[in-house]
Amino acid sequence: MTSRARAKAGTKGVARADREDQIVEVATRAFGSSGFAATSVADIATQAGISKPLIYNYFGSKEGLYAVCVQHAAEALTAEIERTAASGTVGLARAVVTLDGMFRLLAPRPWIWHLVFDPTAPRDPQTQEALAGYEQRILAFGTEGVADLLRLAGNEDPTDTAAMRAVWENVFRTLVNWWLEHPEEPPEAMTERCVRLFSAVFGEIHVPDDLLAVPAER
Amino acid sequence: MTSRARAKAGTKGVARADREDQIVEVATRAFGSSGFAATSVADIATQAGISKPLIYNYFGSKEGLYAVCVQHAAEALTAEIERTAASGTVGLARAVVTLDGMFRLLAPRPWIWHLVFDPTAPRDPQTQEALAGYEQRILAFGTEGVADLLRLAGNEDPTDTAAMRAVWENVFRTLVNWWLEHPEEPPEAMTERCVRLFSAVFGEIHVPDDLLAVPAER
DNA sequence: GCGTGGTAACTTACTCCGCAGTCATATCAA
DNA sequence: TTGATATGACTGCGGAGTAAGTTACCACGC
Repeated sequence: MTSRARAKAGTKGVARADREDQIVEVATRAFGSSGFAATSVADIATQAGISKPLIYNYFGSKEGLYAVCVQHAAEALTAEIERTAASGTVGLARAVVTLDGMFRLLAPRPWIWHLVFDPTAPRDPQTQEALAGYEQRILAFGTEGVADLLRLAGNEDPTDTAAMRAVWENVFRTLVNWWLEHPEEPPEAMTERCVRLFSAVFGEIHVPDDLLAVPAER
Repeated sequence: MTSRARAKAGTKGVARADREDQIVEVATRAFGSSGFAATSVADIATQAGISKPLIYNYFGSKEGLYAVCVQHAAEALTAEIERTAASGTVGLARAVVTLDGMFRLLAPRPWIWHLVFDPTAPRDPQTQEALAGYEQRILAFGTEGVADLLRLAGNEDPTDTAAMRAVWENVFRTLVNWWLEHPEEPPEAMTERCVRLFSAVFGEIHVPDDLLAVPAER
């Protein structure tokens, strides 16, 4: 399977790196589905078929484990945003392309989304650091478009721009959340829905088909 | 002060009804500021200057107390929505009037907002029931406008409408949340900001001044 | 006026439980 | 023997909930 061909000699069971991967996978699912606060380390151990102390051996604390999970998840999301950003589209078309990428990325493991936005997550520096890259990236991503929109309307107020950015970010999140709550909807259908909704508000938009079907890496 | 003039004879301290009001007020603030999960009954008791068992005598459980708090908060919000709904405006003007009413209502006690939308709230039927009225009301309030907007764009798809409604609801919530995170902003200024933001997206809108200055009851 | 019983208001000092975190120990490959 | 993987059985703590008692006030009979 994924075993790292005897990474370290002298072992009984599974090599540490493999075990860590397995624990992170199980924990990510648990944290993402139930939230940090409502998930116990014992639960995760049971679901992974191992014992609690092993988790503490490898990750130090519940927060440490969570930080690693968030790190992985945030990296996946950030990579996806970078990827679609490279397509060179701007404005609403870019938003649609980004959403489309998100839907495809999240389809096989939807829980990582709620992991990153868990309101019960600890506020220790470890976790914050793991999130920093993603936050910064998604922030920059939205800011330009919003500023353009307001400038077009003759509004250059920086506070207005900040508020509008918050609104836009939550529109993005709401569309993803709505989709996650409707598991029967395939990613492509949701992307088309987003195009229709944006069109209703902002007028007809066009997104080149070839930007949407790009298979997500990994 | 507010004492109910010896409601029941043969008592020592504060009359039950008064004490209940006091506890609910303290608890609402605590739950709203820190969230349900992070607030302990002992904390509330200490802040209210009483002992824990008294709370259990009067409210039965932590959930019971929370349900009463939510009930009160949801009633206040619902009443405010009903009030502005009665102004007879439609579309974006109505949205602005409703937001304006919210800002004024929340200014003196901003914590009740997060109480109603607490993600760590228990999911027992008691609490759900307390929220039902508000949910239904705010739902109905948004649906019409959203459906109108989509119909204008030639879109009658009911699922599109549902998704758009979710988006709109979150725009509303985001504007309130953004304002709550900027306590220096007076309600009137935030209302004007909302008008500017809506105008930038949907074109110029006009809201009659006399609908905004209406003092909130109570 | 003055016991005396009834009852509401209120508290101290617990129990119980779940969960984060730890220690001592077992097993096995090199 | 060493060192890595792994665990059973613990401790400690914080918070929900409770049992049992105490205090003050009132209504009543005398």
